[in-house]
Amino acid sequence: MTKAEKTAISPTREQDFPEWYQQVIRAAELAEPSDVRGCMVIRPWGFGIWENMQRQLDAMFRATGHRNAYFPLFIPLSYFAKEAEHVEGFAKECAIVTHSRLEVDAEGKMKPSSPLTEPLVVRPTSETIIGASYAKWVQSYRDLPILLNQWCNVVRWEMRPRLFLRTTEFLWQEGHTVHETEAEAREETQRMLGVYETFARDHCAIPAFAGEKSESEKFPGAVQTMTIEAMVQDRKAIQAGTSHFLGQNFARASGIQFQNREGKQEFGWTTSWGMTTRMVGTVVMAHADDDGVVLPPRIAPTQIVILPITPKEETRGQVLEACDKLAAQLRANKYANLPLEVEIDRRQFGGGVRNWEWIKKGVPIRVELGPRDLEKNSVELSRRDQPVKGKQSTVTGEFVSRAPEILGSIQQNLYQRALKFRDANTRTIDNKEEFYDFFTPKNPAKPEIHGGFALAHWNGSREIEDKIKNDLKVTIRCIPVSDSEPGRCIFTGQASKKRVVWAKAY
RNA sequence: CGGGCUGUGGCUCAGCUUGGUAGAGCGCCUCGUUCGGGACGAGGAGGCCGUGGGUUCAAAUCCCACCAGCCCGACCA
Repeated sequence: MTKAEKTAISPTREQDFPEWYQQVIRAAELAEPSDVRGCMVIRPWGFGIWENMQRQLDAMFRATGHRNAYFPLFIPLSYFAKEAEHVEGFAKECAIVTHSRLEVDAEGKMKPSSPLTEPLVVRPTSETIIGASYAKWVQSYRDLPILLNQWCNVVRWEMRPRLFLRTTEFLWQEGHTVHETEAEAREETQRMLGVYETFARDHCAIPAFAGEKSESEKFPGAVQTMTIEAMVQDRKAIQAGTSHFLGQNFARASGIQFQNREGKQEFGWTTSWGMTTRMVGTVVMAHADDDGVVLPPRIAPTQIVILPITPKEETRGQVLEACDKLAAQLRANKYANLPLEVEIDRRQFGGGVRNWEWIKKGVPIRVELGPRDLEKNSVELSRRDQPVKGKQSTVTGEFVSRAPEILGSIQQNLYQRALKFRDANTRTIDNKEEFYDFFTPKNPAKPEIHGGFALAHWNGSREIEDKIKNDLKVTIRCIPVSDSEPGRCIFTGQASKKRVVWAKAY
């Protein structure tokens, strides 16, 4: 660049949010579109974030009694077809394997051959194939509960892919459990919802509304779907994790039956719950600014980057040595019970190019260490949650001992900022006109960032949901778990048990 | 999957109307001066113009088909 730009990312969030999002992902080298339609390449920095999420969530699953296992990628069509509502929900987005060989034809082109007797569906989710195993494993109430999770990829043939938010293939975890009683299964559903809410809040610094999906938004085949809904910076909602109470629907379809304490045959009560790589996109949209990604320290692949400043050849050795020493001291420290993730960037670039790369990547703390600092025994410290030009001279020893505390403060600050943003854009609405006004952009041709979450009463009917979706593209994101007083539906005047969360959504 | 727009070095795009053998800026490489907030100079590499067919002496440019991407709908974690 010949001229310094005002912001590292253009357009800005205000100018064009969807385009800004794409540019941030690219500038930070999180991921890029691949040659395969709808599929993305997750680059090391993006995958590092996912690996941290994975490791931390996995520990939470273990702590709640779950173990990991792995089930096949391919699901026989007949398995998949066992649960009618389930099939209907996924039918339109399945990839199906129909052949087992490639042959070269007369023109030299590759063609599939050897048709399979039974086509295989590439898993869009694994209820049915896991159910088949569970049916074999469960005979007595003594075999229950089964509490398993798998980390894997799934395929849903989506029509409009967006990096991380909606891709044809994505990575996730899916937990699948079987219980002896309805109460236990319902309890499990709530427990895992709680895990997701905690994870989003404490690890990703994202406040979320936890609640129940309406009938029209729930998982195909579920009795009840619970969700956590986060707000991102264009004030839209995004589903960041789900937990389903499946009743006996899938147990009946898969034949998961056991002899209960009374000696009678009974179907198991199952749950399933998942969180996906979409969370990486959610973190970007929730925290990133016009200079790039801003990462919560707990999920940052690198928490502190050390930038050696080596203007003169004669001091370079000394500076690098000091950087190594600093890195070693920092790594001996812990934040959130894990050693600090520290990296030294030794590349010799002119100007601030190197610095800006790390700003765009969102590393929480940048530390410059040069000859002048060496003399003063200090470092220049920059926090990504503060304006990018800010720099603070700190005595090295003090920085080393305070680093975990600073990371904690950044983590907290990001959460508080996100919470404040969400609360500022969440409105309690008690009449239809205000509701319509809230969700109508001033410039329909190129809608500005508008709306947010509306907490409003609703009569519980599908008709109203459909009408609002049709009129405003607004849907019920969830029926919150938290209490609220009864009232009157703002669209019909009919009785309403509690306020529900309305928003435009990803 | 329906409607609209777009495919030209890594990125953003000009050239296409009026066919004549490919350009700019940024990025990249080399050398030098620089380096504590997106540096400067000089030199250099890199494109069968999305794919396939057609028209023509000649196609990035005209015609047809297909593929991909973006936006708007429907669908979704």
